[in-house]
Amino acid sequence: MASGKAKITDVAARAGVSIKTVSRVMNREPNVRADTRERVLEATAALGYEPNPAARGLASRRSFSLGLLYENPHEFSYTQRAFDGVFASCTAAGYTLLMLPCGSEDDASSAADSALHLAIQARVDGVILTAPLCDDRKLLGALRERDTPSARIATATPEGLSCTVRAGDRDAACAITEHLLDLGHQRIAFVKGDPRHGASNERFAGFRQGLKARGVPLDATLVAEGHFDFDSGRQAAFGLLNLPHRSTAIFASNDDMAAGAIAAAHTLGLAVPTAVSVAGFDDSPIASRTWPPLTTARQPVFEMAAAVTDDLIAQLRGQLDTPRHRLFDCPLVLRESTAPPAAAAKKEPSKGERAGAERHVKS
Amino acid sequence: MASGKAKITDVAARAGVSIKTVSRVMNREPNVRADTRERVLEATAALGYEPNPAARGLASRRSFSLGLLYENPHEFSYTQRAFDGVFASCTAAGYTLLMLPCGSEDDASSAADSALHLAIQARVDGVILTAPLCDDRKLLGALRERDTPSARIATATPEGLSCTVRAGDRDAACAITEHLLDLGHQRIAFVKGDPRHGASNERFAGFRQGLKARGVPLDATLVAEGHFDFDSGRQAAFGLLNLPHRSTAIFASNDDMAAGAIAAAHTLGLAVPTAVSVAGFDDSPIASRTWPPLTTARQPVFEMAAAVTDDLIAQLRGQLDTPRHRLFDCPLVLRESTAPPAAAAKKEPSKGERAGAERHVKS
DNA sequence: TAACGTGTTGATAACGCTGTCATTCCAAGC
DNA sequence: GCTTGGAATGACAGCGTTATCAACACGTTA
Repeated sequence: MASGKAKITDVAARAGVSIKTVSRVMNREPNVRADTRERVLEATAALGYEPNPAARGLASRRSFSLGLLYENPHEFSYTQRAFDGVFASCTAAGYTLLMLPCGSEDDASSAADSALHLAIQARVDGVILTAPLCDDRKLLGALRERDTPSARIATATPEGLSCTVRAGDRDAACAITEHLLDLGHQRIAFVKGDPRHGASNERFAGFRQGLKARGVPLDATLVAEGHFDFDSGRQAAFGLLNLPHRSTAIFASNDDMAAGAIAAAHTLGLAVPTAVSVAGFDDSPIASRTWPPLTTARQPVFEMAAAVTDDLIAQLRGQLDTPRHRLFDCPLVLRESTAPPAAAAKKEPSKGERAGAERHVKS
Repeated sequence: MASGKAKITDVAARAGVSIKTVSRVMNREPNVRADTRERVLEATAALGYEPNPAARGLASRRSFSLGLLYENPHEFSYTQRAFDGVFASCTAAGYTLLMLPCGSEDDASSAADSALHLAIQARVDGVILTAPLCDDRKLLGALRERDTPSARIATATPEGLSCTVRAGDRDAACAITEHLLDLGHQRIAFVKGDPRHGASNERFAGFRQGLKARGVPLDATLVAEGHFDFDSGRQAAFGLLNLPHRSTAIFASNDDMAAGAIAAAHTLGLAVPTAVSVAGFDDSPIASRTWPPLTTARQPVFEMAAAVTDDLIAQLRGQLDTPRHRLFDCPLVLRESTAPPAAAAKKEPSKGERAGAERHVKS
């Protein structure tokens, strides 16, 4: 219970062993007799011993810490959720986590540079990259050159020597599209995401796939550009909703943009979902905070981040021969922002009825 | 441009000086001739030298890193904003930042314990505490016992030997209250925040102060308990809006709860701000994403966090004799969620709408 | 009995830097 | 010229751990 001033020699003296044996116990190495281990553990507890990470790092040439690289997130809270997952795995494995934000969208090229510099300076054992950094060829090349192991979250290229994890964006986007079609929507607008993110292409591909499966032609005038942020979603929706022959539904490829679309609809006096249905993607916190709450697809960011971090640590420990590439499903979450188009369903449900009839797929 | 394998001896050899001189240059110590410094810098650049933080830490008995302690945030994104500010200051000063999340609300006592353990284990030079940890007497005592310098964000007790920063919660809450009164609202409901946060009391005090300044009596039935999260705000608002003689405005003491109040109003078929005005506090990202966007008070979290981190680093460097206690103003941000009360025609929601609402309230 | 292997333990040299203190340099003052 | 003192520099001993390899204990086999 003493304060953390004890060092390994103190523990060794108290336990009547050499410092090397203490080191063995602290590092869970094999070949230590059970009673010896016991005595050492008793001594560490009694002295409140905590190994000095700097000394460990210097002697072992490892830092026992990982870096989480990310750009200033467009999407509200995505990074926070990813962080939670990464942190959980790090803690469980005895690693510390360094946050390494990189320059924002202003200067994409230097983002990778600054990230790299931070990672090198901190001498992390490995880095975890989020989109869109995870597909930056220059950054990946530099990391490989320095033999810095990496893991990639939400990559467009699930291959190579780093472990990766991604969501089934295409299938889920297809499912959302089919949901809207099933409700009776014939004209569905789509708001694309930041083209630097691999997920953007996938989600758009899923949208097209959904239309195709139902034999509905893609109307290019109903496809708008966005950047995964609220404001671009709002702007895109304004454009779409002001179209002479506008769509009865908008599928924005993430929740933040969908929230922007809802705001745009409100501004134009169009009720959601009565006049226009809106669907998002991710099931981020904002999805349940808009009015009405968003129909979306749940991307299990925490689980994805935790899983890929586990993989990276396993790789660092040499417990993984070949890199692992994981794929997570994104289940549909039906909320109140989608409904049959007004024309098709002559009778509009009242707000009270809708609220009572809330369907929650979400766990 | 060589990869980061060079060590100080290589640099010293190339520059034709001793390793000590290289060390002096790297640490910006005085008493190095300009041309010597120049030669050393040339050598470090040529070799791509990066000092090894583990060796530095071991030799100097410092870690050059700070820990940011926080609980899983009730309020959406507050931590992210605080992190951005802390990180900016750390980077500028050459410190790295360790994130130290602590157990969530489930287990408040162990949160402090786990945080402390992480901080000790990582041997950080200092820690930054966010609310409500920053007022945990046990945690503060333990930190003092271990001589771990700390800085506190949004504390209720701006005193002691650690640097602190807080917002002018009371004044800003008073200003919001006066704004609502000025609009003509006579009956204003208030949703309190998590009582463990010092800001909760302050904001409530500001509310009372505003009423008192205008000679409006406080109606205790219009004060509801909340916990700074969306759902508690929604629940509280349902209760308040179902009151027989309900208020024409709701002042929720943060934005996330205000967003919940807006959702509740929508569910009950009450238009915001026509039927009921809603105000929040913080100007967090969600404040501009609700419909209508929220009238609120802007808490400059980034600036606060950066400032207190600067102070902590100054303290660590011995550049600060006495701890600094800063206070930041929270300017009023007027958006569309507040308006004069609908004079005479106060439309009651229909029975059907209420029925739907009640089902919704459950959960 | 001696030689051998296996499991366990310890002595000691790194690891790459900073702190301490001694030494050298050089301009200013006599 | 000689002294003086502060600025500039270097030699060297740690910092607290891990890695390497030697040593030892003990049961097994030749």
